[in-house]
Amino acid sequence: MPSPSSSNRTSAGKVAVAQGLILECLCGVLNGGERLTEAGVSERFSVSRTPVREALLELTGLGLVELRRNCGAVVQPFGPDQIRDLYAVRTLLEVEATRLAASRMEPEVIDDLQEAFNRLKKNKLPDHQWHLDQQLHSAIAEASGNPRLASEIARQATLIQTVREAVSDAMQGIHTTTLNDHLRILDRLKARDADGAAEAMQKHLQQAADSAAKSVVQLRKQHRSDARQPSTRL
Amino acid sequence: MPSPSSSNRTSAGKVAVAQGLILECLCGVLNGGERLTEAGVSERFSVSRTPVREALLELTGLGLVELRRNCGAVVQPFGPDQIRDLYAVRTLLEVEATRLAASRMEPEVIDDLQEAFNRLKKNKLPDHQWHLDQQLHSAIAEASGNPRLASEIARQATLIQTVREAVSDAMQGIHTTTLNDHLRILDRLKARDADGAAEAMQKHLQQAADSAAKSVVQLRKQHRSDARQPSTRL
DNA sequence: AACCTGTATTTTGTATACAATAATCGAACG
DNA sequence: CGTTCGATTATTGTATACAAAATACAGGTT
Repeated sequence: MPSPSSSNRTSAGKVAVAQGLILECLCGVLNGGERLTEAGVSERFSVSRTPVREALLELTGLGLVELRRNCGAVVQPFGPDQIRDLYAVRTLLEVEATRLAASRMEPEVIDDLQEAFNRLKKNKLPDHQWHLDQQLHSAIAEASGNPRLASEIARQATLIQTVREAVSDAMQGIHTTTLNDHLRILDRLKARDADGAAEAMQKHLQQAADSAAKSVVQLRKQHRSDARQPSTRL
Repeated sequence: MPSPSSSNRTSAGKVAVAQGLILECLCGVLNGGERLTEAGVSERFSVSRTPVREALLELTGLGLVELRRNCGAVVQPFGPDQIRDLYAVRTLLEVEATRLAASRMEPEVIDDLQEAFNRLKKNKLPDHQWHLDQQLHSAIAEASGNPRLASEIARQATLIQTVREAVSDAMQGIHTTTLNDHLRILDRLKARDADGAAEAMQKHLQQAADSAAKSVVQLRKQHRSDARQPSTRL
């Protein structure tokens, strides 16, 4: 059964460079407008230029750097404001997907998710929570009936997930609130209430955006204090 | 004056491979589900594997292929239906951008565009038409105040532009209609009428989607007939 | 003194060689 | 005869070497 779908090995190479650079953008190590040379990145991460190039291409796709032919790559700013912008786009896409999914989503899928969330409500496992969150959003995107819309949502989610992993420590407080959000979305979907589901999704993502933006602020503060005390080691 | 912004040299290398593959996807030479090996593409385009890899990464970012670690790249279907899906996403993004731009766009920018379109109305130059079209959409995206939204719109536009270049012959009929669309959008923007501008943009893109989808159908038909008569040469 | 031009250096783009990983096929065993 | 384990093969991932392009600088000319 060849379905490895999401095999996020953080071993080394292209993906490590990409995640590292994303992290540096988030922490403020790389400020907007700065220019990256392939050789420089290559040396800092102790890999050859080939994976660096591919990582840079990936970051270009994610909108974190802009590379010009034969000129190099300039990093785009990526702080709390940009997180909000990112969530604004994500909200736009996911709200529409939710609206479309309301009339197309299979009842069984809804039931399965509801059951999973209810089961989670009893024995709280914050790790599975995040996984289920992704499953829900992914299922809604698929049920939109527009594969490209789903694909674009997945793209945004990829970036957001990387961000989330980076600030996982700081994002503990929001879990309980999002659980209720998810249940409400599922409830409205089950009722085939497109507007209600869309509104629920909208509010859910608005909260998520706030939380993520604050987390990034905290992450940057934390990183700056780490920089002053090199004893903590990076 | 170092501002080459859009230098679409079709010389050779990465960009040529990418455009070639996009064209093959459009024409139906590469059907969805098919698998591409780097070596195969490399040989067909007479380049090494390095630019092929980068082209494949770019196509991944555009959602035309999906590549799995150590497995190869499977091409996603890209026919008229997918064009419609693509335009649905684009519409979503641009309508929102238009709504946001209605209250933020600089009056001077609007006036300049209006003047340009009116000047175009007299002496019709279908080539400049397309350029102005892009300028308008780009200006609206910028005026949205959300750089990431603008960036995502630009991403969609990139793909659409490539498509448009491929089917440039078949897309002659729509120019006159879009001109009026653009003038109406600008009119509503000047009046700070967010809903009106958004609606105008929506209708405009709906027509564009229809036109593009039909063009792709025509392109595929044309390509099939070319294949039957190899005398025409590819 | 300002500007243009030619050269030198830096940086990206491409090609090739090698290593690692996954798919495939075959043989041995239950 | 079916299944599972292992070797082979093909394909991707990485490293290095080379070529092309662009920028920066210096020198000369107007």
